[in-house]
Amino acid sequence: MLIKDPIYQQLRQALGELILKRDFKVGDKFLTEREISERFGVSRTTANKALSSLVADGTLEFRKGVGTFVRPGVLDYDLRSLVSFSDKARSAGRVPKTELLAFRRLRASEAPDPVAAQLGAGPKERLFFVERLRFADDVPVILERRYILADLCPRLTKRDLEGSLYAAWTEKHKLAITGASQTIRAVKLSGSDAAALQTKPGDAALAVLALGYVADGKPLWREETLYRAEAYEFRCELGGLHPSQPTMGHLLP
Amino acid sequence: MLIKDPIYQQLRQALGELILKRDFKVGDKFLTEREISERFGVSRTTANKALSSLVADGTLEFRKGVGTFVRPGVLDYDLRSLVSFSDKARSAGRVPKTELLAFRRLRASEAPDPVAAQLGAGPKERLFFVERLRFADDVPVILERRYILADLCPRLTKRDLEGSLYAAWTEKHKLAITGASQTIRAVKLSGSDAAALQTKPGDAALAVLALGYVADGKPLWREETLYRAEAYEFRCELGGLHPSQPTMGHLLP
DNA sequence: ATTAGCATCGTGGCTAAGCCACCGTGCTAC
DNA sequence: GTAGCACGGTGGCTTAGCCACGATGCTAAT
Repeated sequence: MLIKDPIYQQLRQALGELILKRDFKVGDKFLTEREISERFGVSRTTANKALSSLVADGTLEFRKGVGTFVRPGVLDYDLRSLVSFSDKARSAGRVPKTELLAFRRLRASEAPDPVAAQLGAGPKERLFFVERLRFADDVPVILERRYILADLCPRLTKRDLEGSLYAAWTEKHKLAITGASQTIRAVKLSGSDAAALQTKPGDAALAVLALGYVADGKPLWREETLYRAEAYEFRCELGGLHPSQPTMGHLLP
Repeated sequence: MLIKDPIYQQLRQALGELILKRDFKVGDKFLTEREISERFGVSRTTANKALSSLVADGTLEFRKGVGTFVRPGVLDYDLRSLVSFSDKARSAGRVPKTELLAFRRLRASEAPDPVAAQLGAGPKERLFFVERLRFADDVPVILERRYILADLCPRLTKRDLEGSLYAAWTEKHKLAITGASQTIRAVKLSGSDAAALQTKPGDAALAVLALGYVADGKPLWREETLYRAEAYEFRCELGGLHPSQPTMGHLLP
């Protein structure tokens, strides 16, 4: 980039990083306009402009006469529900259950082909492999297989994997999960996958390939997930002059 | 809303509507800060704040020393590619073809059950029904069935339907398409659908139920679309401190 | 006639200084 | 104990003004 960004965009970025780095947690009171103006050597107007833009995309929230606060935020919320099946199930009035099918360490070179490349891992890098089956009201709905860079969260335990991976990452390992990408396809279930999901081989299923990222766009995990066709759907909204909702999975009745 | 929005948010909304109403088209020079400040009776600072927020979500673009311009925009671009299969196919290096299987008028009461309700149509309201099969390099990839409120685009012709519906709506009928929602599921193809798509019954396919909206959130169309599993996928990005990309379909090689 | 260079003007970028409405807090007076 | 008030800090918004940038069109040199 030869062209220098305008000051308020640089400022916006700097402030955004303060939040990503968890210097300010969700719910915290953020810097005031007057503080920012002093600390960064800009005018209060510019501070306000940068803050406004963070308010606009839901990262912050203004409360007149009080201050600026860090919001749970689209980011946090959606990533949480991307990862947290249990929350989703409970809010749909279902009882979630997780069965851990496999949990082992391996080297990147031992993983299937595209895994190491997509995770940007050298052949000797350590990975976790986790395979979980997730139930809603005792019906198996999701079969998930996930490779995780072990160096980033060395203290993962079996216990973590029966609960929320998301919590283990954010709370135990202080990882700031900043993004994810999903690719959705339709597939016919193979015999073994169908058996795990208690349906027939050849039945249709949604296959989602997802990559999760921490700060700096560094990958943290890669997962391939199978969703039983009659039990799950993805929804997304486009357009309006408002930021669009990301695609989210929903449990079907 | 008892609580009055701050001025700059009201202003932002007002400006946004100018664009939605197509008072300013894509590529046009927008109002200058000084014009806005005069026309709306606000300060230039506030005008800038409102504009900045529209720049932030990609609706406008600043060019220093020149002015503010209406961008092709996430909105326009994504909705276009939601609707325009041909563009997508061509940019994937494939040759698109469209075969019109059916085109007829009917009353809302004659349509399948959820259609009228989702379109908000009374039983006597006129609808178009359009069924199209879309090819990439002479391979059938998409089977689409669409109900359209006829009152909003009475002059649709068979010719329009062999090309771009999107163009017929926006150019011929001056409709501003402002949003859409998609729901993605996996299904097994029925015999007749499989025949149309030249695959075997029971094969997996992506089924997308979509609703499209014009200004004021009024529905314009409802479509059910089947995508051949090996030929199509949907991708979406979450997170970052930037607005997330909506889910978009992609042709597979 | 063509073109290189320059002056001008309108644009957004940014600052400075200041008033206001709003909110929480803590004190005061009942 | 509590109702009420005064105060200080916050974001909301304005006014006034300078600056850098980019387009435009003129002017002067070729």
